[in-house]
Amino acid sequence: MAETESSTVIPQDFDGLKTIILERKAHLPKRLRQVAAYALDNPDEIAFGTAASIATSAEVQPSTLVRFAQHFGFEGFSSLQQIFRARLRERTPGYDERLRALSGNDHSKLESGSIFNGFVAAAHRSLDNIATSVDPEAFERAVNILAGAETIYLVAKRRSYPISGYMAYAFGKLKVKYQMVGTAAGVDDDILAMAGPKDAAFAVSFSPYASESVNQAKLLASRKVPVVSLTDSAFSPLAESSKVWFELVEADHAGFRSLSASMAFAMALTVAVAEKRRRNAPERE
Amino acid sequence: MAETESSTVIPQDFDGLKTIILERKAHLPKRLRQVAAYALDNPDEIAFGTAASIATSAEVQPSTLVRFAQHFGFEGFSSLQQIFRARLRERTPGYDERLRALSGNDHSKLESGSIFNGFVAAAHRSLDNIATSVDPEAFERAVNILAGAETIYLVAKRRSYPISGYMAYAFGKLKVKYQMVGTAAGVDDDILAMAGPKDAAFAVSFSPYASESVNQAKLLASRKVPVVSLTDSAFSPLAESSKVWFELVEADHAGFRSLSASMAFAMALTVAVAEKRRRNAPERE
DNA sequence: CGAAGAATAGAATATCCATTCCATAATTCC
DNA sequence: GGAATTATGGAATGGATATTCTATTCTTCG
Repeated sequence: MAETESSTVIPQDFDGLKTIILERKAHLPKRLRQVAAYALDNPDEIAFGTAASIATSAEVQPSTLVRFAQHFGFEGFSSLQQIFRARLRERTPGYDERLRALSGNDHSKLESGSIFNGFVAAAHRSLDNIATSVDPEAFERAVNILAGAETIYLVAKRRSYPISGYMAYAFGKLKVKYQMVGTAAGVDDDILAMAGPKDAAFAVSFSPYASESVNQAKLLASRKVPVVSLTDSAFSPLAESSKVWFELVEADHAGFRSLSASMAFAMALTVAVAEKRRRNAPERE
Repeated sequence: MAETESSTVIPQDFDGLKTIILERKAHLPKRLRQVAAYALDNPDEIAFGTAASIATSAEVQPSTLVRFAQHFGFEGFSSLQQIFRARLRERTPGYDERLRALSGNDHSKLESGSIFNGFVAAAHRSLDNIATSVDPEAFERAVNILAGAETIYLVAKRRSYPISGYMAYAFGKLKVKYQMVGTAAGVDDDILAMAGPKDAAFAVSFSPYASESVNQAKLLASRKVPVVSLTDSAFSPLAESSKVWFELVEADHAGFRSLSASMAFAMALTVAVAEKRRRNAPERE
């Protein structure tokens, strides 16, 4: 019986697969090497072709394709093919192309066009930033804190409000218990009074910081509620009340800061929390 | 005998197909229109799925897909599918760098990392789309309509709510008179009753369309209030009530659609409207 | 209102597909 | 050099696929 899985894991994306193929290529049997070469040279063919058509074109037997896939830990050829298809789905164009698309469109010719282009470009810049400015381990810690919470309190005002607004919508869909803070004036303190160490909070505030949000975060921290926060400066008053905090500087156009990076961050956090809960929770049925 | 080929030619590429579908959209039978909408909104699904899986997801019978394909002159579903696959094949190369940049960061090593990367990538993709999918002249027209309005009514529910939420914040800062619709239940109709031809409305709704938003847009249109709308399909029920409408398909990760493009669009629209007003208004001091 | 026609749903079918299996060939290792 | 192991080719198979066909429902138009 051949050990297909042995020590290594099954690659989940194209890059991972490519790496492993290149690693093992040297000591691969003849026909399998042939397939390896063909696959890396003609990824599109693998994505769309059938086992029979690919086999013909790569001058091997269909069964060789199956064996190839199994050699790398996949169940069969079909599951290997998924990787190649996902690659096409998620393919992103390069940066210069992106810029060309922007300046090449007709927008620049019209009055409002430069405003439009400006905001799209700002959003792109923000997103480019986010990958380097968010520490993966901090993200992981934040996910753990929120996933372990009974109720998640969402603190945000003004410009940050749409972000927690989205999270509220998504948490609702995902059946995660949450509570918005800052909707109607006055009742906030009553809501916060119910928060305890078993819960957690997520606060968003960018400069100029809404003093209400800062105070509410402080209050929560003093009541031993772990706070995760998203802000735009290391000196943010939110930081001191937070167990984990993220600094996220949005690019701006004409003085209006983008929200794209914060939104992407919020979505990722929301889904990651729900995903973690799903995994931790025992099956119910 | 059905004349499938009749006068028109069979589309050879995706753009041609899209054009023809949009042309005939109006006088297409119910189920076929349903397929048309699904196909243009989820081209990747058509490219990769099987007739059965697509049929399920579009909520039609597999045979409907075949009829749809034949209706546009193709031999069967499979040959139609080729068009959708070619679209992916011919997408400009240069894919490598961006993907490597993302998967090369430390995020990919951690559990939640791929979620994070996924959302950033989806946001990027969305923004890439926006440049080509928004018609500059339509944008200009939309700006004119909204800039000329006395009060701007913002209609949005659920997932779209954060977008109008941001616009409300920004309009407030920019001293543009606006009115949110859809906050508390019940009072909406009273608010809408005040809208007249001198005003304008901006409605946002993505599928599955909130019927409330659709009805409110209809109501506004019937009261001669010009409506500008943002939606994700050429078949959106919002389109018919709108003077100007924009189709904006957001990329998604793990089924959660990005909001980046819509946000960038909303910001651009908001600022462009304010800018136009500033120019038109006579100096006050 | 009622008939003629088109559109649809759903089962039936013939085709094609990935996979498995096994006999044979090629390597490897002693 | 010969036995043990691994790789390969090619046919067999069972499952899934796109497509066709027909009874039924929905439209259209007189």
